[in-house]
Amino acid sequence: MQKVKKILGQLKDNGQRITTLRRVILYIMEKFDSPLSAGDILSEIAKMGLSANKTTVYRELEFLIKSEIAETVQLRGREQKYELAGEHHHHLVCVKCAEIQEMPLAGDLDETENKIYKKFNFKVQSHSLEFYGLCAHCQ
Amino acid sequence: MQKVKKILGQLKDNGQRITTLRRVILYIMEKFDSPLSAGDILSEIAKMGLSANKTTVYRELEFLIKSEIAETVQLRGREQKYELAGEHHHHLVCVKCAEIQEMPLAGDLDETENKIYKKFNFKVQSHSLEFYGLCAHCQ
DNA sequence: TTGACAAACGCAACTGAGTTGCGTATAATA
DNA sequence: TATTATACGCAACTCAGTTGCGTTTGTCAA
Repeated sequence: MQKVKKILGQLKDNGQRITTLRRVILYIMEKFDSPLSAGDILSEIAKMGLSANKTTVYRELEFLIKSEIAETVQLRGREQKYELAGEHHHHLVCVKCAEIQEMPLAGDLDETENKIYKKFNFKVQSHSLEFYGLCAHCQ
Repeated sequence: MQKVKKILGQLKDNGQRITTLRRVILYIMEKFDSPLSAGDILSEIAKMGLSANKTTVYRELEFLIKSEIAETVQLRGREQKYELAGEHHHHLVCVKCAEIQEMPLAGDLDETENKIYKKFNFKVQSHSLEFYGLCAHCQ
């Protein structure tokens, strides 16, 4: 809850509203600490005995991204996933049980991005790196 | 057309049918040499004065993937993209004009994958690495 | 060359994630 | 506690991709 508290403080300072749903979604995102889809969030809300409309959840996620509190994660499959913003990291996605682990770093991509600029004259702004395979349990 | 010819030979050897649409889709994929969506392929077919049903295109793409002739590419956005299988590479995606360039390598990810196995006991099978930014024209 | 048959195809209807418009409810402030 | 911008719910929609089913066609053997 440390992260959520800080975020709520920030929101208050910026004159943004703290609604029940906003609080709950942030709580869920911190609790799981893993990329969640809008559907995942909706079912977590339901599990908590609360209710919310999917439109509202999508709009809340949009708000959190615009406020740079959350980020989108593009994994295989049709669903967009979302996680709280923080240290840049990558994901280890188990192809069997679908569990997702975070991984802090993957070699020196900054250097690679420099090379890309020199060689292709392409100015990298961001990248997406995900690893797919078998987690410890599923091997 | 060299690649397509080879693929058609392989298909014939495996006792697979060579239909008009199969030929045309392979031709389009080789011509563009860049990840295309099912929609892209459908409009290219239309531009050629031919017609095809989207179901058939999706089923053909499924067939090509199962036969390891094509591969899916997961980029930002809702559409799945497809390209002919070949040397492993990554993509440089321009966020302004949406142009996609191929890039052969990005440092030594094999080494990173070894590290991941040692540190996380996660057995990497594949990865996805895409760079987003501004291409030479759009800077 | 033709007939048989599995593979490929088209159509229509569906699914499911995400979006839009609009009227209502509510958190923050005065 | 009255005001008002922001958040919310509902219903209807969009759009990529899928399913079921009946028809067509490429291939091969006769």
